[in-house]
Amino acid sequence: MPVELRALQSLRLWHDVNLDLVHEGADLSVRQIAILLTIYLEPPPHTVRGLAAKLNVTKPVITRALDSMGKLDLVTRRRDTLDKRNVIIQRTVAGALAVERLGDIITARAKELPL
Amino acid sequence: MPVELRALQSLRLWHDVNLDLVHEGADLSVRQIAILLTIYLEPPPHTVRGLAAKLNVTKPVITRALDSMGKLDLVTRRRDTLDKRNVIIQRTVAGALAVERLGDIITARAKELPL
DNA sequence: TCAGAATAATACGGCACCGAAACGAATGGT
DNA sequence: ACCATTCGTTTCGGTGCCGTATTATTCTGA
Repeated sequence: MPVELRALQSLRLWHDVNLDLVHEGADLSVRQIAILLTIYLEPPPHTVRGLAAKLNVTKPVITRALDSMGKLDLVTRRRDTLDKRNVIIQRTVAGALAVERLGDIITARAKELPL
Repeated sequence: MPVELRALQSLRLWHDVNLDLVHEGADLSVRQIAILLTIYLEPPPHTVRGLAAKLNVTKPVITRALDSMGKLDLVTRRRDTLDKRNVIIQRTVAGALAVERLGDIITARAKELPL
């Protein structure tokens, strides 16, 4: 099952999924989505500093994104016990479900693509 | 060339492309991207009212998105000559290039996906 | 013709985010 | 024991988007 997406199919897929996201009022910014998926796809541990470097944004951006996503219970923070300056970002059940749901949306839209 | 994206591949693709978008500072919101792609993928003509209905958002959202995207020269507005209440949203060269570029990013990232 | 509907734009108050700078806590080197 | 460094957070001023309500313009139908 090779992944063969041509440009027009790619755009159609991007359009359809974004439309779905807008429809269900999932108002996460592009940055927040990038952060969320990094946390759930890349191997832990994740720190503020590491995420900032990975996304090439400033640390306050990460802190604020974690604040807002934390309110939505999509991620949690914990102090690193070995180096108490560090904060370890952890996954949550609700976050895992949300990510899984996004995967389902994309997969479903990809299936519907015209060949 | 069937499109077969499984959930994990979908998420990886979404993550990678969003990361690219963040990296190059293309700070369009999810709504704006949905609007832009609708304009460039769906058959014209496009009106404020039509886009608002399609995205299920209020009309001021469309007006403001057109304002900001107009500043970036991604779209243009023109009064409908037949019914002067209407505004026709038109594509621009810069907008077409931006959309094309997005398609390339997605396609490239899809190619890199682990099987 | 003219009252009402339809369309897009604007006004308003509120909220969230941004970048830069400053800050407090914790660490590590000497 | 110090002091520079690291790390995450907070503060500051500014910007942009949101939803609701209102406006100006244009069309339509009786």
